[in-house]
Amino acid sequence: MNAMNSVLHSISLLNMKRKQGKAADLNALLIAESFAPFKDSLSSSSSSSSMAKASGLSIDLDPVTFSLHKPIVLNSFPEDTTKDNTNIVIINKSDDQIMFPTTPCIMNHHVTVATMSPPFAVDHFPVKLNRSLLPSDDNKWRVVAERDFFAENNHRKLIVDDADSVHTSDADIKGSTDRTDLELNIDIGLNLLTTNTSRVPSTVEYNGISPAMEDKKASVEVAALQVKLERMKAENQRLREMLIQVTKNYNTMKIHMGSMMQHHGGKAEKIDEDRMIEEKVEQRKRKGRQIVPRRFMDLGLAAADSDQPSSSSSEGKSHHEDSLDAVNKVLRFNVDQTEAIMKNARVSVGARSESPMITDGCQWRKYGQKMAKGSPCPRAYYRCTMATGCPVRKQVQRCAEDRTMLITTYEGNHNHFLPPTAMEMASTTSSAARMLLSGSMSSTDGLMNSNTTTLLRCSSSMGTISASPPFPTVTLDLTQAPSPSQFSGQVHVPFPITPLPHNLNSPSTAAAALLQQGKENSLAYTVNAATAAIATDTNFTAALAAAITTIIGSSQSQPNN
DNA sequence: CGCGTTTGACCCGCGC
DNA sequence: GCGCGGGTCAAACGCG
Repeated sequence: MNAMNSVLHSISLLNMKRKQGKAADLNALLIAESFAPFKDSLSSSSSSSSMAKASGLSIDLDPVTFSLHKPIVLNSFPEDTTKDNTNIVIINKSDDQIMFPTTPCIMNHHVTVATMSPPFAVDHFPVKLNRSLLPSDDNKWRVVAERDFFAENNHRKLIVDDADSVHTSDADIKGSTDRTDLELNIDIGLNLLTTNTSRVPSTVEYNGISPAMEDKKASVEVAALQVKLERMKAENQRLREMLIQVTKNYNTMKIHMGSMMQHHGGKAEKIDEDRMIEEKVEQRKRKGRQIVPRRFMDLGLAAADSDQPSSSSSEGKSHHEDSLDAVNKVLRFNVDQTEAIMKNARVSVGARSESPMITDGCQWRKYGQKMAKGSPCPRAYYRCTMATGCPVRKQVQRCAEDRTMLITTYEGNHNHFLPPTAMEMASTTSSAARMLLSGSMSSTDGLMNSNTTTLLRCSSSMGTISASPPFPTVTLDLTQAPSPSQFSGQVHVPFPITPLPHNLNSPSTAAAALLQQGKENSLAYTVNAATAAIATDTNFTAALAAAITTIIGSSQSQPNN
């Protein structure tokens, strides 16, 4: 009966939302989809669909596309986008554009939503674009990203959103029920919106409000308040974690800065140090590359693993000074290495395309072509001609195993301003590089204690290319980096999810182009949206988090590593 | 005629 | 030192 009431109220709510324009449509979509489990029991099951259509949406009550087990609970704050960055990501299948409505999405169990701020902001949990769930034979608006808000700890398990009416603090949270209790106490099927302008007859209106109903209403309000408290608690927790991270970064930077001030005073000194580092690198190479990969190594481990015996540097110094020296040495080494790596990092972009070259916004001149060993497909060499002396080159080769896969490998940094379209590509690839590097920095024992075995799924030059990924990826190939280690890595970075350009003849971002080229392949949309967002985000911390996720996933798939 | 592409020669690093 | 393979150069070529 609760479920039935909820449906009826949802219908009335839908009527209300219908008059609120497009923003409300998105909620209406969710409402309408929530009807599906009950449509068999509803005498007017088609009414919900027709109503939705009347509001500008075509809604197919396909039970496959969602897994809503309880009646959805909605709020009525469609215009307020500031409370929560949760937004619905939908695809209009007629033109495959991914949209980022700004309407907050009020979610319940397993409602399909994505939580991405427009256009590419990083949220704090992974979102999986699950286009595979979509029926392929219709042409309707669909919610394509799914997240189970009840599957994670401490993150937005909230349903009711009317935080404006509640002012509380952490102190208020004390004594409130814990999360589990809270979830159990909330009756999702209750009519939380009975105060709204529902004109649909309900059992309440027929029978009048009984004391029992008043109690129920009160308990609902209590539950709502508790939910709000819980939400604020989660937000506090999140902010606390951010603060910790920022503090950590600040301390690291402080040490780094001190190291720079101390050791990078003069240019000549810098050159000498570079030479020393290069010699060190060569020495390690000559040792047969048996040194454990230590790029961005953990400070403690690094100090312990210093090539030079501690006695040689610590004579006459206190233990503290010695430690500082070691730390500074390691940091300096890492910084130089990082610069060298970033200069030498090569980024491979794979895309399915019939055209001989992907459009990435830059101008290229072909200067050579060779048959690569082991591949029937020739490799073409291009040079950036947007500015004289631009060192950026790229290689284009078709994948031997999948001729539709076009692999483009970029190398070098542009010495000129890039058009906005090319800029996005550049930021994507550089973000990818940072992701990998930061991942190696942040990962600890799993990476640091491994031996010469490569730590991630490695790419050896073009070897990765033949892997023929099913969707556009960015592959970092750091094997060219002058590193003492064998470290190399691969990070799959789906491109920024942007509305695709309508004019395909105009220069477009590689991301958009690749997505466009990947249109035929629905898998192109089954990218990890969180990673995609991070790929376009300059926030180092966020990128770091994603890299860790990537590496953890990779490590788990390779237990030996 | 200018510009971009093609293609064989050349250079360089690496392994044996 | 030699061979191999990747990368680059530059003259020849083709197209608009």
